[in-house]
Amino acid sequence: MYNLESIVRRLEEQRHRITPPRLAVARAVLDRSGHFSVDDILNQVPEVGRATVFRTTKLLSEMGILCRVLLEDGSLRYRLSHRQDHHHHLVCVSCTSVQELDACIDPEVLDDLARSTGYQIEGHWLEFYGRCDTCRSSEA
Amino acid sequence: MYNLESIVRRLEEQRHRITPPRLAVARAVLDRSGHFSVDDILNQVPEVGRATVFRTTKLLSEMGILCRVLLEDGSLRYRLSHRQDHHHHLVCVSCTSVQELDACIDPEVLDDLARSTGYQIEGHWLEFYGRCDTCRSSEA
DNA sequence: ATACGTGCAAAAATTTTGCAAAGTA
DNA sequence: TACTTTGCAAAATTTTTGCACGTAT
Repeated sequence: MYNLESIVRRLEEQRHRITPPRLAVARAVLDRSGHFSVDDILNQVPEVGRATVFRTTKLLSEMGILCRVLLEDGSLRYRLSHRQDHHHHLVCVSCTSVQELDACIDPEVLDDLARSTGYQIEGHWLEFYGRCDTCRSSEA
Repeated sequence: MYNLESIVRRLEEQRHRITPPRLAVARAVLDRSGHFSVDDILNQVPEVGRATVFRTTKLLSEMGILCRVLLEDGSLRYRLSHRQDHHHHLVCVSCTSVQELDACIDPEVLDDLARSTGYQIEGHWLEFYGRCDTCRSSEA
């Protein structure tokens, strides 16, 4: 689980400067439990310039602190990531909460796919959509 | 496999008018074997207005003649779809060719996911990326 | 001094909207 | 006549770029 100190540590480790705009963006993303757009952050830190927010979210994303979440309509969001390795998401379509998943495509399925298509498989996108327990209960 | 006549037939069936701009866009998408952006079509049919190309691709997409393809970087493209039901894609990252796949997420995996997360699973995105046989050969 | 990081404003890229004109049932 | 479709231009959205000015090393 990230907190401000651990993000600062990661920035230092990777020789990136600790600056007020970066701290402000870091605080803003830590505030959020689900996914968000750059615009959400822009509104949350109006004291930071537009370009800087874009640059900082991109930086945090490249560092693996943020990851991209694909929504059902095809739009991309960011999310604070608690794991750096390859993983998938289960996104609640009602609130914005996201679960990071261990499950991945079965390697055997990938082999079959390669065999049957002649493609060399190099990657995939996989995201699940649903309704979380809390949202289901509150709608009942 | 679509051709111009079958698209025209579908338009008629659904009470949409057959107009020169729609025919032009239909011809343009039939020309393409892989995925494309609206901008690609815009360039291909400069005689058709910008808004009309957007409206027409959206219409063809809603009719199931085009489907959306998600690229590895998260951008969305269109593609002439040969099947109307739920399916996934295998996209060549080198050329733009796309295979439509029969394979889908194992229902048992969905059940497990629902059980372990408490989510009611309602949908998913799944796209594969790789290098097609032709591109692999030509790069060797 | 040299690198890096920032804000600002402008530019670019992409998609939508309003509307008057033209076409079709 | 009433409804659909179009083109155009303007607007809106979202992201990138250039650059002068600071700030840290």
